[in-house]
Formats: sequence, C-alpha cells, structure tokens
Amino acid sequence: MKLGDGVEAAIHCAAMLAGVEGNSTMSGAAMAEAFGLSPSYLLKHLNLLTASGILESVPGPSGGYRLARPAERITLLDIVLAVEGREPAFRCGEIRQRGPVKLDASAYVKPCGINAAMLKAERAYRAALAEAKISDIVADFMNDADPRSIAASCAFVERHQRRQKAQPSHVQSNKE
Amino acid sequence: MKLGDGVEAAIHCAAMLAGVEGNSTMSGAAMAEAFGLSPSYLLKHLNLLTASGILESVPGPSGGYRLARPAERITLLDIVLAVEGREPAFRCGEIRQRGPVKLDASAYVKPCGINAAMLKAERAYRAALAEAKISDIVADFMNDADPRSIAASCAFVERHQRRQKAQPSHVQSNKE
DNA sequence: GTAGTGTTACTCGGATAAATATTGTCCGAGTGACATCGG
DNA sequence: CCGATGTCACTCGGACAATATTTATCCGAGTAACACTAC
Repeated sequence: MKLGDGVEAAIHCAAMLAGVEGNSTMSGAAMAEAFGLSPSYLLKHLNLLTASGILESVPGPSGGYRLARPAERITLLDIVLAVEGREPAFRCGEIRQRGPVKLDASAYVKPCGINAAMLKAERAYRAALAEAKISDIVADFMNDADPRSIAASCAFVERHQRRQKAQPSHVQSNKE
Repeated sequence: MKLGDGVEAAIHCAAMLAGVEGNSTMSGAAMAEAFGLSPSYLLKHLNLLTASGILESVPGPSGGYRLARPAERITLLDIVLAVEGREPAFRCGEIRQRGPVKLDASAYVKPCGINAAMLKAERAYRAALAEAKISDIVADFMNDADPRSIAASCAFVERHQRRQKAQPSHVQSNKE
C-alpha cells in the first residue's frame, strides 16, 4: 500500500508541461532542476509516460518533452497506471487452493469473494483518479494558489520552454 | 501501487477465525498449513492484527488466535490498515518547494492540489473497503461457493479449533 | 483417591538473514544546431 | 553574400549499481496441560 515516489514527480511534470503552449517542449533536465530531483532518474519515469502515449519526446538539441494530447484528456489515472503499472494492487494468489486439502478444480470456479471486494475498492480508487484531469489540476492551481507561486511557475515555464520549428506529427509519438 | 502479499493471508485468516465459535481459538500453525504458507511468516502478520486489536492471542498449549470482536465489526479496511500501515499510499513530498526557486514559506500555505486529488481517491478506496465486513465475506462464501469447498473449510475449522476453559476477558487483548 | 508439584511440550513474540523491488547513477545512440568552408 | 557540409553539443534511451522494503527463518520467553509423587 505504498505508492512509488516517482508518481508525484510524474504528475508535477505533466502539470508543468500543460503550461507550455503549442508544440513547444521542455527538457527533462529543466524539470528535474525545478523539482530538485536527479535528472537521470526523472528521465526514467518520463520514459514510462512516453511509452504510454501520454508524453511525446523530441530528441536532439532544443528537444524535450511535450504532452501528447490536450490536458483535458489526461487524467491522474493515466499517469498512475503508466508509472506504477496497469495491474491491480491486490492480486489474489488463490491461497485458498494451496492448502493440503486437495479439492477438484471444479470447486473453485466461483471467484474468491475477498478478491472481488478488494478489486471493487480498487475500481472506486481508479474511478476517482479518472475524474481528475490534468487541466483541472492546473486550473485549480491558477485559482487557489498564492500569486507568487503562480508567477514563479509561469516564469520558469516561459524561461525553459523551447519552440519547435514545425510539424508536430513528425516526431516519435507512440500512439498505440 | 502494490499491496503486500500478507494482506491476502491476513484476510483469509480473519475469515477463517470468524468460523470458530465462542471463545475457541485456532493456532497460527494450523492456518499456515491451511493456506500453504510459512508458519513463522504468517505469525508476523497475525501479530500485526493482534497489535491493532483485531485479534486476540492466547499463549500456551491449546492456545491460538481468535477474533477480538464480532465479525460484523471488522472490515477489510481494518485489516489492510493493520498490515500495510495507516499512512496513505500517496505522500506528498512537496517537491514543488524543493526547486532552486526559493519562495517564502507563506507562498505554500495552500495545500498541493495534486495531493488533495490523490488523497480524495484514496478516501474513496478506503470507504469501499470499510463497507466490506468480514461477516459479509463469510456470508457470501457460504451462499455462493461450491458446497465441497464449504464443507472442507468447515471440517478444517472443526478439526483445528480448540475450546478454551473460561473467561475470555482474562487474556491479552490489546484494547487500545 | 485426591491434591500438590515439577516437568514438558506447545504456543506466541521478537530479533535475525535472504530475496526482491525500488531508487539512483552512469554511459551510449541519435539528432538538430552551429561553425566552417567552398562557390 | 549564399549554400552545402562536417563537427559538435545537447537530447533522450536503456543498461548497470546501491539502497530500502518486503519476505522468510530461526531461536527465545511464557503458559497451560500432563504425569508423577505424597498425603
């Protein structure tokens, strides 16, 4: 029941990337600096987001990362699943079958009730995460946060974002 | 986002202990055998349940474990929190403050919106777990499962449960 | 036959190692920008 | 002065250690049952 530390970093990066306009990008090193993280380690998580089709990566100088689709269509669930893996947290090991009492396999056709209850709870968890879009996160930040914090974030984005020359569909986009 | 393996074992043990009547107990070794687990390792998880006041332990020969309160008052959430720890899975490291841009602490009085969204999802998760009582798990098992499986479980309980002599309030109960 | 007592075997409990997953770091492949050279 | 070209620096990407957490095991403290002895 412990979420990896990289989830927080990934969400913050996605929120920051939501602030860059058009087809501009921001390098992973810049984001690592913004959050005081190891650049090489942050890259590892950003790669997971890229592999899941949430981010696009542009190689070369003036390259970097960019949202692969509008922030309205990216949810916290997408990011959590990309970083932590898609399989549920509770996986039923069917230990009820592992005892010394050997019953026929036909006795276990009904799914384990415990597993069902746990998965139901996890569905509720994921449904709540699916409600939270990155655009909402950014909007709430713009409305509620301290003006100095907003100004600092916008200035950082403005300072580090890099315009791309042309066609945003030419790069590696991993749209599965 | 990975739940420990011991959670499943702990829930199964609690469900099995719900089948012993009165103040009888069942030894940890018996339950470990029932599920094909390492006895010494299962004890570790059962101790967590005992420390949380979910189980009672009776030492000595013919000792064992027993539910500390009726199965109607034990939820899956109680067990998950006891085994996995009470703190939430997502803990905000406040990485937004860790960048090189030093803002005054007063700029961060508002809680992080990301943290709020994640905790909201986790509240939904816990609420769903709090709905599932051990008594419901057992009842569903009795209704839906294969009769052979029910018979085997009941036989196992009948064979391994151990009557206690007297006062159930005399033992170590860890009621905090 | 009954009560007291010492021993014994069985229980839980915590301290101790092995295995696994996570976290963190490094180096290499690739690519666009820049400077240089030629026309 | 303009274009082509070679070099370079910066990017991401994946492979390689270090650490932390989880998993598994062992040994010790405690307790009730059992057997034995004395009355």
